Amino acid sequence: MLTKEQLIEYSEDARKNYLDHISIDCVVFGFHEGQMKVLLLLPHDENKWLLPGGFVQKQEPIEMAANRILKERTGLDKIFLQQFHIFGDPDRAKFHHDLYKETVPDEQNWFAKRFLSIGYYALVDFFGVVPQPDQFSETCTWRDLDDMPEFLLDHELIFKTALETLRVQLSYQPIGYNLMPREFTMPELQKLYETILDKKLDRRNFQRRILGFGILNRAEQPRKGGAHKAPYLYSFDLEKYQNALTEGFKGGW
Amino acid sequence: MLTKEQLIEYSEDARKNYLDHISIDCVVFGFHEGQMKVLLLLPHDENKWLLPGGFVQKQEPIEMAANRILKERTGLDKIFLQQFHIFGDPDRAKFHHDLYKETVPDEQNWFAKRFLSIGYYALVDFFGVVPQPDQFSETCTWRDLDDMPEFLLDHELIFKTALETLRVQLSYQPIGYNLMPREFTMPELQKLYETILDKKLDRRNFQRRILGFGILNRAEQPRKGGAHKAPYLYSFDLEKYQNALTEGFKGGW
DNA sequence: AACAATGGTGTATAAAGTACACAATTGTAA
DNA sequence: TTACAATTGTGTACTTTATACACCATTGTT
Repeated sequence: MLTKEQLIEYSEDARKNYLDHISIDCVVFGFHEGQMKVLLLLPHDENKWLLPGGFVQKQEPIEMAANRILKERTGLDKIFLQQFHIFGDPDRAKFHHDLYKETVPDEQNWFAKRFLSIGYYALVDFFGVVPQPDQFSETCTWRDLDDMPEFLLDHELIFKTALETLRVQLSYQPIGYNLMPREFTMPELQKLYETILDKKLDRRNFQRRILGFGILNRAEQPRKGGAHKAPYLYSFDLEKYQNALTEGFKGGW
Repeated sequence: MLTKEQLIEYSEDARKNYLDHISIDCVVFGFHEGQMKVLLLLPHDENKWLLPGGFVQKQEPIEMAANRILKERTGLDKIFLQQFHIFGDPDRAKFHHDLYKETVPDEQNWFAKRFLSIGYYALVDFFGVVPQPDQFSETCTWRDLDDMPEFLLDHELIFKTALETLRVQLSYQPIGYNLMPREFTMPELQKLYETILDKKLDRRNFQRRILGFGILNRAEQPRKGGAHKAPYLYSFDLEKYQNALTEGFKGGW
């Protein structure tokens, strides 16, 4: 919890630098050990969580603001970002409004007002991320998609909307370049799809379909060393991948 | 063009009532005589056009704001509205900023600042609309989709993004209930799809596919009176239609 | 050497999408 | 009244895509 003085100082700065009434919240997806992960923050003295977020500087494009915010939380630059919704319920920030109302008058509390939050989701390389809490938070860490904690504010709604959007996007655009390591096996990629869609896919049909998109290159040598039969390694053909992003696929899983 | 006094008065009111930095712009689609139409405003003393838009009241949910704005321009209530993007380029409002800068100082001009605009698109019954210009506009009128005029600000981008979104939506959701009259013929509905997608569809395959969705009821009696063979009349089965909206279709056209 | 676990590949069937042709109705022009 | 053009209704063959399913190959373990 911030002291009264810290909050007032932050509020003064914010008023100078940021657009009023606008915030950004990001749902950052990563993939590791066959598990979909989401980057979350645990505020000081709280047991409910928040999505990484921030505000838009007065002369900053919103996409750039989202990038800046995520760079602060992850260390990553040039993140794959997708704006997906704006959340504008007047009561959505009730938590922040109530939190300090005894100690700091509303006029001096940047958080004690209505914010519209622009939702972005991001797909990032799990290993590239160095989670970094902000000044309001105790920890910043990955949480498993199938073991999400309770959220503050309306961040559960934002998270769920992002996941739905990602699922829809999966049906008409390729996904994976930002989430998989450079080289990966077909079963590993399939696991990603199964995790996002939360259902089993047929191994053989999955392979045929994915390869049919023509966005993968197969390495000469299979992966060695593991137990069992050595699987082939694949990597994304970036040019064709980008093209498929623009053109879009057809059909759904 | 407003007088200096009018602008200053409007600005004072706006500052009191509306959220800073937030605007809403709407792309209103209608369908009439086989033509897709978009509702546009021509500002006073201008030859370029604007989308109907407005601002969000301090304690108003944004969806309600969009409804209120469209009710003022169309007379319609309970419009089918879909939020599709937020436009946040810092320079997007340069036109409004420059327009009055000689006569009214920026601090007193509500428009002379940065706005983020929330884009909504609407599908409405052409005959239900009574276009009503706002105080800044000379006229409010339908324009043909294939004969769009030049736009002010970034409204061409907003319009084009809306159209793209509508096309994508067409592939996985039913469209038409809000745009067609209660009863219509299959060729009429096909024309709507062809207009939105801007391509010809096969008459027989279209019919099979649409009927396959199971969201249409066929009337007992064909339409009489016209030249040529009397076509059957169809209407949407509202329950199944709503269901399809929630569930979504598969595949693309 | 047999086995369990994993990965690669092919084939048969069902469903969906596409291309295409002919018959029926109605007003109009000869 | 009759031939014709325009429009609508319907069916069928073919192609592509999706789905279900089985067998073999490789590798470490027992």
